[in-house]
Amino acid sequence: MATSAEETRFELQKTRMLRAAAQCFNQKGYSGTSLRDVADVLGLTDPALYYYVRNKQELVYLCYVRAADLGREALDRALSEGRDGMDVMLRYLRYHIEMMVGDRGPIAIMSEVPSLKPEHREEVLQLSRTHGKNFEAVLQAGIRDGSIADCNVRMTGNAIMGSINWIPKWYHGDAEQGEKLVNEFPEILARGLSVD
Amino acid sequence: MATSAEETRFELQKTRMLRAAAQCFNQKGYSGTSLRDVADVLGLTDPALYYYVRNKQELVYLCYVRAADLGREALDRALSEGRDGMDVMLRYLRYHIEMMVGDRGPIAIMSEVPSLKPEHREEVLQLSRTHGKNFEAVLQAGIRDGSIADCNVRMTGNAIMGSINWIPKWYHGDAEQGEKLVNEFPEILARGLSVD
DNA sequence: GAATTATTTTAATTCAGATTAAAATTATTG
DNA sequence: CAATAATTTTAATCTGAATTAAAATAATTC
Repeated sequence: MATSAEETRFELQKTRMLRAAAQCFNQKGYSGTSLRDVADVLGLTDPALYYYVRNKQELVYLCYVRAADLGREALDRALSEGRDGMDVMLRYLRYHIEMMVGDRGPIAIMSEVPSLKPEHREEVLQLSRTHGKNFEAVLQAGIRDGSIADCNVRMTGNAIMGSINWIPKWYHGDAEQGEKLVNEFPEILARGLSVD
Repeated sequence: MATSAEETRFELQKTRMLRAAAQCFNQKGYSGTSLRDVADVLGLTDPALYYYVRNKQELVYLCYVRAADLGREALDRALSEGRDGMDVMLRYLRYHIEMMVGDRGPIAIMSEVPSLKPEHREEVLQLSRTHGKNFEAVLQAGIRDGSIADCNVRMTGNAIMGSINWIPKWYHGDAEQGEKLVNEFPEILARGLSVD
Protein backbone atom coordinates (compact mmCIF):
# COMPACT_ATOMS: atom_id res chain seq x y z
CA MET A 1 0.00 0.00 0.00
CA ALA A 2 1.00 3.59 -0.56
CA THR A 3 2.82 5.40 2.21
CA SER A 4 1.97 8.98 3.01
CA ALA A 5 5.03 10.12 1.03
CA GLU A 6 3.78 8.35 -2.04
CA GLU A 7 0.33 9.80 -1.59
CA THR A 8 1.96 13.16 -1.49
CA ARG A 9 3.74 12.46 -4.75
CA PHE A 10 0.48 11.39 -6.32
CA GLU A 11 -1.25 14.49 -5.03
CA LEU A 12 1.57 16.68 -6.27
CA GLN A 13 1.32 15.22 -9.74
CA LYS A 14 -2.41 15.57 -9.68
CA THR A 15 -2.14 19.23 -8.76
CA ARG A 16 0.39 19.76 -11.53
CA MET A 17 -2.13 18.21 -13.87
CA LEU A 18 -4.94 20.46 -12.68
CA ARG A 19 -2.80 23.53 -13.19
CA ALA A 20 -1.80 22.36 -16.65
CA ALA A 21 -5.44 21.73 -17.46
CA ALA A 22 -6.49 25.14 -16.16
CA GLN A 23 -3.83 26.74 -18.31
CA CYS A 24 -5.02 24.87 -21.40
CA PHE A 25 -8.69 25.52 -20.77
CA ASN A 26 -8.11 29.23 -20.22
CA GLN A 27 -5.87 29.60 -23.24
CA LYS A 28 -7.41 27.22 -25.75
CA GLY A 29 -10.98 26.98 -24.54
CA TYR A 30 -12.59 23.82 -23.31
CA SER A 31 -13.52 22.30 -26.62
CA GLY A 32 -10.21 23.44 -28.06
CA THR A 33 -8.33 21.50 -25.40
CA SER A 34 -7.72 17.79 -25.93
CA LEU A 35 -6.32 15.57 -23.24
CA ARG A 36 -3.33 15.37 -25.53
CA ASP A 37 -2.80 19.11 -25.04
CA VAL A 38 -2.86 18.79 -21.28
CA ALA A 39 -0.58 15.77 -21.39
CA ASP A 40 1.87 17.65 -23.64
CA VAL A 41 2.23 20.40 -21.06
CA LEU A 42 3.14 17.73 -18.51
CA GLY A 43 5.41 15.79 -20.84
CA LEU A 44 3.12 12.76 -20.72
CA THR A 45 0.83 10.92 -23.08
CA ASP A 46 -2.91 11.34 -22.81
CA PRO A 47 -3.82 7.94 -21.36
CA ALA A 48 -1.52 8.70 -18.43
CA LEU A 49 -4.03 11.27 -17.23
CA TYR A 50 -6.52 8.50 -16.62
CA TYR A 51 -4.36 7.35 -13.79
CA TYR A 52 -5.38 10.51 -11.95
CA VAL A 53 -8.85 11.10 -13.22
CA ARG A 54 -11.78 9.04 -14.46
CA ASN A 55 -12.43 11.13 -17.57
CA LYS A 56 -12.23 14.59 -19.09
CA GLN A 57 -15.39 15.78 -17.33
CA GLU A 58 -13.86 14.92 -14.01
CA LEU A 59 -10.75 16.83 -14.97
CA VAL A 60 -12.78 19.98 -15.58
CA TYR A 61 -14.78 19.34 -12.47
CA LEU A 62 -11.62 19.10 -10.38
CA CYS A 63 -10.28 22.27 -11.96
CA TYR A 64 -13.42 24.05 -10.87
CA VAL A 65 -13.33 22.62 -7.37
CA ARG A 66 -9.75 23.76 -7.12
CA ALA A 67 -10.73 27.22 -8.39
CA ALA A 68 -13.40 27.39 -5.73
CA ASP A 69 -11.00 26.18 -3.05
CA LEU A 70 -8.41 28.81 -3.87
CA GLY A 71 -11.04 31.52 -3.84
CA ARG A 72 -12.31 30.33 -0.50
CA GLU A 73 -8.79 30.16 0.87
CA ALA A 74 -8.18 33.75 -0.18
CA LEU A 75 -11.39 34.89 1.45
CA ASP A 76 -10.72 32.94 4.65
CA ARG A 77 -7.30 34.43 4.98
CA ALA A 78 -8.67 37.91 4.39
CA LEU A 79 -11.35 37.33 7.00
CA SER A 80 -8.82 36.24 9.57
CA GLU A 81 -6.50 39.16 8.92
CA GLY A 82 -8.76 42.06 8.03
CA ARG A 83 -9.66 44.83 10.46
CA ASP A 84 -12.98 45.87 8.95
CA GLY A 85 -15.17 45.08 5.95
CA MET A 86 -13.27 47.24 3.51
CA ASP A 87 -9.95 45.85 4.68
CA VAL A 88 -11.22 42.30 4.36
CA MET A 89 -12.47 42.99 0.87
CA LEU A 90 -9.24 44.58 -0.29
CA ARG A 91 -7.23 41.74 1.18
CA TYR A 92 -9.46 39.12 -0.34
CA LEU A 93 -9.19 40.68 -3.79
CA ARG A 94 -5.44 40.91 -3.49
CA TYR A 95 -5.00 37.36 -2.25
CA HIS A 96 -7.30 35.95 -4.88
CA ILE A 97 -5.51 37.78 -7.66
CA GLU A 98 -2.17 36.72 -6.24
CA MET A 99 -3.30 33.12 -6.56
CA MET A 100 -4.24 33.65 -10.19
CA VAL A 101 -0.98 35.25 -11.23
CA GLY A 102 1.29 33.45 -8.77
CA ASP A 103 2.77 30.00 -8.64
CA ARG A 104 -0.44 28.30 -7.59
CA GLY A 105 -2.22 29.54 -10.67
CA PRO A 106 -3.63 29.66 -13.16
CA ILE A 107 -7.19 29.29 -11.98
CA ALA A 108 -9.68 27.91 -14.47
CA ILE A 109 -12.51 30.12 -15.62
CA MET A 110 -15.77 28.38 -14.86
CA SER A 111 -17.07 28.40 -18.39
CA GLU A 112 -18.34 24.88 -18.70
CA VAL A 113 -20.11 24.30 -15.44
CA PRO A 114 -23.41 23.62 -17.22
CA SER A 115 -21.97 20.72 -19.14
CA LEU A 116 -20.79 18.91 -16.02
CA LYS A 117 -22.80 15.92 -14.94
CA PRO A 118 -25.62 16.85 -12.55
CA GLU A 119 -23.97 15.94 -9.23
CA HIS A 120 -20.77 17.70 -10.13
CA ARG A 121 -22.61 20.66 -11.57
CA GLU A 122 -24.67 21.07 -8.43
CA GLU A 123 -21.65 20.80 -6.22
CA VAL A 124 -19.69 23.40 -8.16
CA LEU A 125 -22.68 25.72 -8.35
CA GLN A 126 -23.10 25.35 -4.62
CA LEU A 127 -19.46 26.26 -4.03
CA SER A 128 -19.86 29.28 -6.30
CA ARG A 129 -23.02 30.44 -4.64
CA THR A 130 -21.54 30.05 -1.21
CA HIS A 131 -18.49 32.01 -2.17
CA GLY A 132 -20.69 34.74 -3.62
CA LYS A 133 -22.77 34.83 -0.45
CA ASN A 134 -19.67 35.00 1.70
CA PHE A 135 -18.37 37.88 -0.33
CA GLU A 136 -21.69 39.67 -0.03
CA ALA A 137 -21.51 39.14 3.72
CA VAL A 138 -18.19 40.96 3.74
CA LEU A 139 -19.77 43.87 1.92
CA GLN A 140 -22.66 43.82 4.35
CA ALA A 141 -20.32 43.77 7.33
CA GLY A 142 -18.38 46.68 5.87
CA ILE A 143 -21.54 48.69 5.44
CA ARG A 144 -22.46 48.00 9.05
CA ASP A 145 -19.04 48.89 10.41
CA GLY A 146 -18.95 52.04 8.31
CA SER A 147 -15.95 51.11 6.16
CA ILE A 148 -17.99 50.47 3.02
CA ALA A 149 -20.55 52.80 1.49
CA ASP A 150 -24.14 51.67 1.39
CA CYS A 151 -24.95 49.75 -1.78
CA ASN A 152 -26.93 46.92 -3.29
CA VAL A 153 -24.68 44.12 -2.07
CA ARG A 154 -26.14 41.57 -4.45
CA MET A 155 -25.42 43.59 -7.57
CA THR A 156 -22.18 45.00 -6.28
CA GLY A 157 -21.02 41.53 -5.42
CA ASN A 158 -21.85 40.30 -8.89
CA ALA A 159 -20.08 43.26 -10.43
CA ILE A 160 -16.87 42.72 -8.50
CA MET A 161 -16.85 38.94 -8.83
CA GLY A 162 -17.43 39.35 -12.55
CA SER A 163 -14.33 41.50 -12.87
CA ILE A 164 -12.34 38.96 -10.90
CA ASN A 165 -13.60 35.96 -12.79
CA TRP A 166 -12.91 37.58 -16.12
CA ILE A 167 -9.24 38.26 -15.38
CA PRO A 168 -7.97 35.02 -16.93
CA LYS A 169 -9.56 36.15 -20.19
CA TRP A 170 -7.07 38.94 -20.64
CA TYR A 171 -4.22 38.08 -18.30
CA HIS A 172 -1.95 35.45 -19.79
CA GLY A 173 1.06 35.19 -17.56
CA ASP A 174 2.88 38.45 -18.22
CA ALA A 175 4.83 38.97 -15.01
CA GLU A 176 4.96 42.75 -15.14
CA GLN A 177 1.26 43.02 -15.81
CA GLY A 178 0.66 40.52 -13.01
CA GLU A 179 2.45 42.78 -10.59
CA LYS A 180 0.28 45.74 -11.58
CA LEU A 181 -2.80 43.60 -11.40
CA VAL A 182 -2.15 42.57 -7.82
CA ASN A 183 -1.31 46.09 -6.73
CA GLU A 184 -3.88 48.14 -8.58
CA PHE A 185 -6.90 46.02 -9.32
CA PRO A 186 -8.26 45.67 -5.79
CA GLU A 187 -8.38 49.41 -5.27
CA ILE A 188 -9.99 49.97 -8.64
CA LEU A 189 -12.74 47.56 -7.71
CA ALA A 190 -13.12 49.01 -4.23
CA ARG A 191 -12.97 52.62 -5.30
CA GLY A 192 -16.70 53.01 -5.73
CA LEU A 193 -17.31 51.72 -2.23
CA SER A 194 -15.16 53.93 -0.06
CA VAL A 195 -16.86 56.27 2.34
CA ASP A 196 -14.52 59.27 2.30
CA MET B 1 -33.48 34.44 -57.58
CA ALA B 2 -34.34 35.66 -54.11
CA THR B 3 -36.04 39.00 -53.78
CA SER B 4 -35.02 41.39 -51.04
CA ALA B 5 -38.04 40.27 -49.03
CA GLU B 6 -36.83 36.67 -49.12
CA GLU B 7 -33.32 37.69 -48.19
CA THR B 8 -34.84 39.41 -45.23
CA ARG B 9 -36.61 36.20 -44.28
CA PHE B 10 -33.35 34.29 -44.50
CA GLU B 11 -31.60 36.89 -42.41
CA LEU B 12 -34.39 36.87 -39.87
CA GLN B 13 -34.20 33.12 -39.51
CA LYS B 14 -30.45 33.28 -39.26
CA THR B 15 -30.70 35.85 -36.49
CA ARG B 16 -33.25 33.69 -34.69
CA MET B 17 -30.76 30.86 -34.94
CA LEU B 18 -27.92 32.96 -33.56
CA ARG B 19 -30.04 34.00 -30.61
CA ALA B 20 -31.06 30.40 -29.96
CA ALA B 21 -27.44 29.36 -30.15
CA ALA B 22 -26.34 32.12 -27.78
CA GLN B 23 -29.00 31.01 -25.33
CA CYS B 24 -27.84 27.41 -25.50
CA PHE B 25 -24.15 28.24 -25.25
CA ASN B 26 -24.71 30.51 -22.27
CA GLN B 27 -26.97 28.04 -20.49
CA LYS B 28 -25.45 24.69 -21.37
CA GLY B 29 -21.89 25.62 -22.19
CA TYR B 30 -20.29 25.16 -25.56
CA SER B 31 -19.39 21.52 -25.30
CA GLY B 32 -22.70 20.83 -23.61
CA THR B 33 -24.59 22.24 -26.58
CA SER B 34 -25.23 20.01 -29.57
CA LEU B 35 -26.65 21.31 -32.82
CA ARG B 36 -29.64 19.25 -31.88
CA ASP B 37 -30.14 21.46 -28.82
CA VAL B 38 -30.07 24.62 -30.90
CA ALA B 39 -32.38 23.11 -33.49
CA ASP B 40 -34.81 22.07 -30.76
CA VAL B 41 -35.14 25.65 -29.57
CA LEU B 42 -36.05 26.62 -33.12
CA GLY B 43 -38.36 23.68 -33.71
CA LEU B 44 -36.10 22.32 -36.43
CA THR B 45 -33.86 19.33 -36.95
CA ASP B 46 -30.10 19.71 -36.75
CA PRO B 47 -29.22 19.37 -40.41
CA ALA B 48 -31.48 22.34 -41.14
CA LEU B 49 -28.93 24.57 -39.46
CA TYR B 50 -26.45 23.76 -42.18
CA TYR B 51 -28.59 25.73 -44.53
CA TYR B 52 -27.52 28.83 -42.62
CA VAL B 53 -24.06 27.95 -41.53
CA ARG B 54 -21.16 25.86 -42.75
CA ASN B 55 -20.52 24.10 -39.43
CA LYS B 56 -20.71 24.44 -35.67
CA GLN B 57 -17.54 26.50 -35.47
CA GLU B 58 -19.03 29.03 -37.82
CA LEU B 59 -22.14 29.14 -35.66
CA VAL B 60 -20.09 30.08 -32.62
CA TYR B 61 -18.07 32.50 -34.67
CA LEU B 62 -21.22 34.24 -35.88
CA CYS B 63 -22.56 34.38 -32.32
CA TYR B 64 -19.39 36.17 -31.30
CA VAL B 65 -19.47 38.56 -34.22
CA ARG B 66 -23.03 39.35 -33.33
CA ALA B 67 -22.05 39.89 -29.70
CA ALA B 68 -19.36 42.29 -30.83
CA ASP B 69 -21.75 44.07 -33.18
CA LEU B 70 -24.32 44.64 -30.47
CA GLY B 71 -21.66 45.93 -28.12
CA ARG B 72 -20.41 48.29 -30.75
CA GLU B 73 -23.92 49.42 -31.56
CA ALA B 74 -24.52 50.24 -27.91
CA LEU B 75 -21.30 52.21 -27.71
CA ASP B 76 -21.96 54.06 -30.97
CA ARG B 77 -25.38 55.08 -29.79
CA ALA B 78 -23.98 56.25 -26.47
CA LEU B 79 -21.30 58.24 -28.25
CA SER B 80 -23.82 59.99 -30.43
CA GLU B 81 -26.12 60.82 -27.54
CA GLY B 82 -23.85 61.42 -24.55
CA ARG B 83 -22.92 64.88 -23.33
CA ASP B 84 -19.60 64.03 -21.71
CA GLY B 85 -17.43 61.02 -20.96
CA MET B 86 -19.33 59.92 -17.90
CA ASP B 87 -22.64 60.30 -19.65
CA VAL B 88 -21.41 58.30 -22.62
CA MET B 89 -20.16 55.58 -20.33
CA LEU B 90 -23.39 55.35 -18.38
CA ARG B 91 -25.43 55.27 -21.56
CA TYR B 92 -23.21 52.67 -23.14
CA LEU B 93 -23.48 50.40 -20.13
CA ARG B 94 -27.23 50.79 -20.05
CA TYR B 95 -27.68 50.18 -23.75
CA HIS B 96 -25.40 47.18 -23.72
CA ILE B 97 -27.20 45.63 -20.77
CA GLU B 98 -30.55 46.41 -22.38
CA MET B 99 -29.43 44.37 -25.36
CA MET B 100 -28.51 41.45 -23.16
CA VAL B 101 -31.76 41.32 -21.25
CA GLY B 102 -34.03 42.65 -24.00
CA ASP B 103 -35.53 41.10 -27.10
CA ARG B 104 -32.31 41.22 -29.08
CA GLY B 105 -30.55 39.07 -26.52
CA PRO B 106 -29.16 36.93 -25.25
CA ILE B 107 -25.59 37.77 -26.14
CA ALA B 108 -23.13 34.90 -26.17
CA ILE B 109 -20.30 34.93 -23.68
CA MET B 110 -17.03 34.76 -25.58
CA SER B 111 -15.74 31.65 -23.88
CA GLU B 112 -14.51 29.68 -26.83
CA VAL B 113 -12.74 32.25 -28.92
CA PRO B 114 -9.45 30.35 -28.65
CA SER B 115 -10.93 27.27 -30.27
CA LEU B 116 -12.09 29.12 -33.35
CA LYS B 117 -10.09 28.61 -36.51
CA PRO B 118 -7.25 31.12 -36.87
CA GLU B 119 -8.89 33.62 -39.24
CA HIS B 120 -12.09 33.70 -37.24
CA ARG B 121 -10.23 33.85 -33.98
CA GLU B 122 -8.15 36.78 -35.12
CA GLU B 123 -11.17 38.62 -36.41
CA VAL B 124 -13.12 38.18 -33.20
CA LEU B 125 -10.12 39.11 -31.07
CA GLN B 126 -9.68 42.18 -33.20
CA LEU B 127 -13.30 43.19 -32.66
CA SER B 128 -12.90 42.64 -28.93
CA ARG B 129 -9.72 44.62 -28.72
CA THR B 130 -11.17 47.46 -30.71
CA HIS B 131 -14.23 47.58 -28.51
CA GLY B 132 -12.01 47.61 -25.44
CA LYS B 133 -9.92 50.41 -26.90
CA ASN B 134 -13.00 52.41 -27.77
CA PHE B 135 -14.30 52.02 -24.26
CA GLU B 136 -10.96 53.13 -22.85
CA ALA B 137 -11.15 56.15 -25.12
CA VAL B 138 -14.45 57.06 -23.52
CA LEU B 139 -12.84 56.87 -20.11
CA GLN B 140 -9.96 58.96 -21.33
CA ALA B 141 -12.29 61.56 -22.79
CA GLY B 142 -14.22 61.66 -19.54
CA ILE B 143 -11.04 62.25 -17.58
CA ARG B 144 -10.11 65.06 -19.93
CA ASP B 145 -13.50 66.72 -19.77
CA GLY B 146 -13.59 66.37 -16.00
CA SER B 147 -16.61 64.11 -15.77
CA ILE B 148 -14.60 61.00 -14.84
CA ALA B 149 -12.04 60.77 -12.06
CA ASP B 150 -8.45 60.12 -13.02
CA CYS B 151 -7.67 56.40 -13.17
CA ASN B 152 -5.71 53.72 -14.95
CA VAL B 153 -7.95 53.46 -17.98
CA ARG B 154 -6.54 50.14 -19.07
CA MET B 155 -7.25 48.38 -15.79
CA THR B 156 -10.48 50.20 -15.16
CA GLY B 157 -11.66 49.30 -18.62
CA ASN B 158 -10.84 45.67 -18.04
CA ALA B 159 -12.61 45.74 -14.69
CA ILE B 160 -15.81 47.20 -16.09
CA MET B 161 -15.86 45.11 -19.23
CA GLY B 162 -15.30 42.03 -17.09
CA SER B 163 -18.38 42.80 -15.04
CA ILE B 164 -20.38 43.33 -18.21
CA ASN B 165 -19.14 40.22 -19.93
CA TRP B 166 -19.83 38.08 -16.90
CA ILE B 167 -23.49 39.09 -16.66
CA PRO B 168 -24.81 36.17 -18.72
CA LYS B 169 -23.21 33.86 -16.17
CA TRP B 170 -25.68 34.83 -13.50
CA TYR B 171 -28.52 36.49 -15.37
CA HIS B 172 -30.83 33.91 -16.93
CA GLY B 173 -33.84 35.75 -18.24
CA ASP B 174 -35.62 36.75 -15.04
CA ALA B 175 -37.56 39.83 -16.13
CA GLU B 176 -37.65 41.54 -12.75
CA GLN B 177 -33.95 41.05 -12.21
CA GLY B 178 -33.37 42.29 -15.77
CA GLU B 179 -35.13 45.52 -14.95
CA LYS B 180 -32.96 46.07 -11.89
CA LEU B 181 -29.89 45.18 -13.86
CA VAL B 182 -30.53 47.82 -16.49
CA ASN B 183 -31.33 50.47 -13.92
CA GLU B 184 -28.76 49.83 -11.25
CA PHE B 185 -25.75 48.13 -12.76
CA PRO B 186 -24.40 51.05 -14.78
CA GLU B 187 -24.25 53.29 -11.75
CA ILE B 188 -22.66 50.62 -9.65
CA LEU B 189 -19.91 50.26 -12.22
CA ALA B 190 -19.50 53.99 -12.61
CA ARG B 191 -19.63 54.78 -8.92
CA GLY B 192 -15.91 54.57 -8.41
CA LEU B 193 -15.28 57.00 -11.21
CA SER B 194 -17.41 59.97 -10.30
CA VAL B 195 -15.67 63.20 -9.40
CA ASP B 196 -18.00 64.62 -6.75
C1' DG C 1 18.16 -7.46 -5.67
C1' DA C 2 13.82 -9.96 -5.96
C1' DA C 3 9.16 -8.89 -5.37
C1' DT C 4 5.60 -5.67 -5.18
C1' DT C 5 3.41 -1.48 -6.23
C1' DA C 6 3.03 2.86 -8.80
C1' DT C 7 3.19 5.13 -13.01
C1' DT C 8 3.32 5.52 -17.91
C1' DT C 9 3.15 3.81 -22.59
C1' DT C 10 1.68 1.68 -26.98
C1' DA C 11 -1.87 -0.06 -29.47
C1' DA C 12 -6.71 -0.73 -30.10
C1' DT C 13 -11.51 0.43 -29.65
C1' DT C 14 -15.57 3.16 -29.33
C1' DC C 15 -19.08 6.37 -29.83
C1' DA C 16 -21.70 10.70 -29.69
C1' DG C 17 -22.43 14.18 -32.25
C1' DA C 18 -20.97 16.66 -36.52
C1' DT C 19 -21.48 16.42 -41.12
C1' DT C 20 -23.15 14.93 -45.94
C1' DA C 21 -26.46 13.17 -49.55
C1' DA C 22 -30.60 12.71 -51.43
C1' DA C 23 -35.23 13.31 -51.17
C1' DA C 24 -39.39 15.78 -49.65
C1' DT C 25 -41.82 19.74 -48.65
C1' DT C 26 -42.93 24.48 -48.73
C1' DA C 27 -42.83 28.98 -50.73
C1' DT C 28 -42.45 32.03 -54.78
C1' DT C 29 -42.56 33.57 -59.37
C1' DG C 30 -44.12 34.41 -64.08
C1' DC D 1 -50.80 26.31 -61.96
C1' DA D 2 -46.59 24.78 -63.80
C1' DA D 3 -41.95 25.63 -62.90
C1' DT D 4 -38.29 27.16 -60.16
C1' DA D 5 -36.09 28.25 -55.99
C1' DA D 6 -35.92 28.05 -50.89
C1' DT D 7 -36.16 25.47 -46.83
C1' DT D 8 -36.38 21.36 -44.16
C1' DT D 9 -36.27 16.43 -43.42
C1' DT D 10 -34.88 11.55 -43.25
C1' DA D 11 -31.43 8.46 -43.49
C1' DA D 12 -26.58 7.50 -43.75
C1' DT D 13 -21.82 8.29 -43.01
C1' DC D 14 -17.82 9.87 -40.90
C1' DT D 15 -14.51 11.36 -37.62
C1' DG D 16 -11.53 12.69 -34.13
C1' DA D 17 -10.84 12.74 -29.67
C1' DA D 18 -12.14 10.14 -25.48
C1' DT D 19 -11.59 6.03 -23.53
C1' DT D 20 -10.02 1.04 -22.50
C1' DA D 21 -6.76 -3.00 -22.41
C1' DA D 22 -2.64 -4.93 -22.01
C1' DA D 23 2.02 -4.48 -21.61
C1' DA D 24 6.24 -1.97 -20.24
C1' DT D 25 8.93 0.80 -17.24
C1' DA D 26 10.10 3.08 -13.04
C1' DA D 27 9.95 3.43 -8.18
C1' DT D 28 9.70 1.42 -3.58
C1' DT D 29 9.85 -2.01 -0.12
C1' DC D 30 11.60 -5.81 2.55
